[in-house]
Amino acid sequence: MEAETTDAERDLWRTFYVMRRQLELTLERRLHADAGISGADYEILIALFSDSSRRLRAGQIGDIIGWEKSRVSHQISRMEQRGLVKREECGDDARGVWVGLTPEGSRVVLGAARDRRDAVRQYFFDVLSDEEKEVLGTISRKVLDTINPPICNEVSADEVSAAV
Amino acid sequence: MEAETTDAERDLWRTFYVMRRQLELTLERRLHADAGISGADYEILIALFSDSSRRLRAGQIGDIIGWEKSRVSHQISRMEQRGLVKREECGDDARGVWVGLTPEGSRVVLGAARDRRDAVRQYFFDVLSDEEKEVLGTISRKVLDTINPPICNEVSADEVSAAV
DNA sequence: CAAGATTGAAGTATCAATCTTT
DNA sequence: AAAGATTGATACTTCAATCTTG
Repeated sequence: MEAETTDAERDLWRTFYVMRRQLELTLERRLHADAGISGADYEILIALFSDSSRRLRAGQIGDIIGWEKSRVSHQISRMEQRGLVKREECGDDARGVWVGLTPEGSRVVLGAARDRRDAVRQYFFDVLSDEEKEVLGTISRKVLDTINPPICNEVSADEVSAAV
Repeated sequence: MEAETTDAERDLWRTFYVMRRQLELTLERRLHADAGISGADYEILIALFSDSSRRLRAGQIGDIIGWEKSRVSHQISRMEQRGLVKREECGDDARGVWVGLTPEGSRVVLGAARDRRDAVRQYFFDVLSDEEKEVLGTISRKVLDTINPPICNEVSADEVSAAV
């Protein structure tokens, strides 16, 4: 007595899969065209910008956007090369470093955020009815709860909240 | 008179974003744990398996799963090294090559497909009501139509249909 | 030794250049 | 020249090893 996957379900999964993929692709392309940065750059910049002091410890960045520390480090190095962020020594704890926005980084993140907001509105919010938005919220939470049961703790929703 | 993004919308976007990310991560991890392959491997294997002759031209693979030809070529080379697929000369058109499943590739794809089907059922189908499934289908199609207007032709839904 | 972070190597993705056949 | 595909260079991601400070 095993549950069978229906044709309708297969179609739904396929459509949902293609939608996710195309949405991601499109958002990345717009960001690159309008702000000259990648999705990875954007996540870092937004995380820094969302902090009131415009700077974070390297480890915090990883926690916020759900990356491994080595990935954060490599990414920061590349962005530092391009003048978007800068590393600073950490007085409190000499093991750590602060990562902060440069003036150029601040300029770029503002344009990028505007671009992202417009894109999400255009492709997403403007297309959906209120009821659809509500149902999608319910669906997302249900799936997340199923994937992330209390037992195992992966990246939580809050940790990624800065990456709008 | 510009449309404002509400707090509820920001929450929805964030939740939806995290759900997409976690779902993708979880599916990849299961695939790796259960079948020993990556998501990229899986897309290639399923595309080949879905064809009645169990083989495709390199270019067809790219069209089906929406990859650039160079990515397909590199990926095929790595999978050939691991004995999952094999290249064969193409009689019809000496410029092209056939890519086919090896016996090992066939064995692996069967296990992987079972794993993927179970995972999608567990995290997705089993969690959603019929109404929610219906609404999600509508949402996905709406977003896709907005992203992919008749004007520009990117990867179409059909082209990715093999990548279940 | 544990915590915070960087480094180097191996695997993967993307872009442009190339090669062969049509 | 265009089509089908591969190659090489560069960029990004992941993993394990390392280094320094607590």
